[in-house]
Amino acid sequence: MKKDHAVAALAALAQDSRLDVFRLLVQAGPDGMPAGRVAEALGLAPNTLTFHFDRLRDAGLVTVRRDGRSMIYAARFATMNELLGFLTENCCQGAPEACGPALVCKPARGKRAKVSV
Amino acid sequence: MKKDHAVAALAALAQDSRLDVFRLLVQAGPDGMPAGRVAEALGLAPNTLTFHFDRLRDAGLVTVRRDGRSMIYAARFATMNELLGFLTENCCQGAPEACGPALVCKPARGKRAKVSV
DNA sequence: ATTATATTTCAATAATCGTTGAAATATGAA
DNA sequence: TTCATATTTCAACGATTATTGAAATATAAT
Repeated sequence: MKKDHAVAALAALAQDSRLDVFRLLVQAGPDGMPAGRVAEALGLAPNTLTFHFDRLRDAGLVTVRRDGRSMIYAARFATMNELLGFLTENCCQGAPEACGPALVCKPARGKRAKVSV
Repeated sequence: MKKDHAVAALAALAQDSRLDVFRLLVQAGPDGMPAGRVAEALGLAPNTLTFHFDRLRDAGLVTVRRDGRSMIYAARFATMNELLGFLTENCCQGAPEACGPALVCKPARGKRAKVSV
């Protein structure tokens, strides 16, 4: 994942309503759910919701497909995983164990940086 | 982690310079590095950098301590892990394996939701 | 005490963002 | 075709945000 994409994804998630929407879709799973049910679950106006879906979609965090007159939105788990990986990439100079009791910390890709003594 | 805190942390990371700063600190590890070296590494004006550090600090993503006339900033790995956990919490109705080939997906805490057939 | 270094504070400005309301589009039902 | 449902588009407004420049503070060196 490139940095620009990561910033876009983080910006998409960094908003009250959108974080709610995304987490709801994460919990809904790969089949997603119709826009209307999201609006109802979160108490959002339909046009406001469209605005937020657009941001999430531009960031590659959700997909849409049409089903009848409903639009079904679903979380893109692959993008989320890339984002999490990007944040923890090459942590602690490639030595995750040096990051303390941190649970998620992705080592460097390919080369592993030297650990200073 | 509460939702407000998650939004704050995501907003703190959702900016070009700040994402650079945070990742640099993640890579630097628990000992952190002085503000001056961050400024130099990323080509940021010192006052701009202070502004960004404040945001990261308010979000609990970094800590500061003084060493002589330098301020040493370090990533807070615990907060980052809480954030990652928050995003993936209760994914796919508590059945992470249903999320497809997703690598990071945290099951529900306590109760596990029923999986519809 | 004076000077240099490291960083922060403050005010101002330009740019971006979220919500709203009204109207448009697309699909399905009668 | 006409009506109802589901969602999107567009323009406008107020609020928030990032960057800048100049000045202030804190520590260290002479």
